[in-house]
Amino acid sequence: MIIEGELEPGKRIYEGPLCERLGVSRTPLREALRYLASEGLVDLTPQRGASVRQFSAKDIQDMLVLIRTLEELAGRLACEEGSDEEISEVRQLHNEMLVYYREGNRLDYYKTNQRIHSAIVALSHNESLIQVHASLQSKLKRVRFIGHEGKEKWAAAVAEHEAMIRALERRDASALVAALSAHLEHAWERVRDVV
Amino acid sequence: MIIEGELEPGKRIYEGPLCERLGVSRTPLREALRYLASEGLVDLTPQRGASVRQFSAKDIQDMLVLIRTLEELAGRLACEEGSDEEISEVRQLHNEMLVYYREGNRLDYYKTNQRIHSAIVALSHNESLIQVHASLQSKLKRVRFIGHEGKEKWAAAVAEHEAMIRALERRDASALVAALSAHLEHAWERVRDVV
DNA sequence: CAAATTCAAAATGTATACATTATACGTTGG
DNA sequence: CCAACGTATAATGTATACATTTTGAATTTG
Repeated sequence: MIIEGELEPGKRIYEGPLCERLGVSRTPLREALRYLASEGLVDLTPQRGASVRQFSAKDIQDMLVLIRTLEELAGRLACEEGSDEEISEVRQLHNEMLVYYREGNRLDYYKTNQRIHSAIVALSHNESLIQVHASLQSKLKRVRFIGHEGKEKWAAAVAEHEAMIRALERRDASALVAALSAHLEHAWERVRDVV
Repeated sequence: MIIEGELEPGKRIYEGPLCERLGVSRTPLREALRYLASEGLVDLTPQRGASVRQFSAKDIQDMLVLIRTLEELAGRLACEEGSDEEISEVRQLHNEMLVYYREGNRLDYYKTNQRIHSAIVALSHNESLIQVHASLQSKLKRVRFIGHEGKEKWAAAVAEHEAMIRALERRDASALVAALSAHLEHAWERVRDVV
């Protein structure tokens, strides 16, 4: 609900109404809120309860800087650790994404895009890295989903992805890192205006 | 209690006894457990409750690889973003640590050591980076605390720290990154045997 | 004798009740 | 008329009670 914008950033999360909405009692809801607080999606203030975490432009930029570094590391590891089979699965996701691109299906394109990045990170076989990346990605989901790209930027993003996949298939770590790095550099330009 | 080893890795965490021990009811304890689960310190299995997360040697190594990359990023940012005052505070912590080293006070040495690394990361002024680093560091606390170094390795670690601080004071990013990187490379050698 | 089964004890998952604290509105005093 | 206060309402924080599931051991069965 936070990611999809149903709960607005900065707004308080009242337990009572949300319990009714979800059909559960306060106990499991509160446990979930504590979990989300640790994930960084909600703020907890003593005696005032939970509110939807609000990210400033600097927060977003900082997260993108961090996720870029994480994906660079993941890219290097992926070239070493990823199996041929795993790499071909990434290629398959990429082909799937191209279909959505040609159809102009932005939602499924976006979802597949995220899955590709997660899949590349998964190739690192570094569980901590995978977890931290997933946590960051979920926080960025909302803003990146809102950030709508123009036609030419979209085409550029697809080209960057193509370069990524090819570098991965050649297991060319420096090319992959460069492609990932450029891609996430541009990600900031794409969301800069909406935050 | 997890970090200090009072709760053994892999062992289940029974709510009842722990509630008595802490003097609280199950509700707030369970909320805390959900929080710790998100932090990665405990595992939650449906219908079986919580258990202390157990890290394999590969888990530890992967975390050290990740924390090394994070500190490298932090080091670069620290040289750009850190104020002179903040840097001098790090120097002060370093001097404090040297006293503990000369006294042979391992516990306080170790604590100050951690504070220095956190302080350098804080100089990045990147809140996400600070949080992720802190979370990882807390998971590694237990193993790194157990990892007891020999006299010569200890001396080497102190020398590495000295290099770090000097590079930071010169705002020499590449020197700082190299020093941090070497330091964390050796960290694995120091804990390798105990995991 | 081993394996499967049954049943009681105890654990987790959820709901509800109560205490405490914050909040908002109406009232009173300057 | 505005500000400050007090009270009522509603929120959060915690404890407890109840339902369901797991667990372990004794018993039964092949």
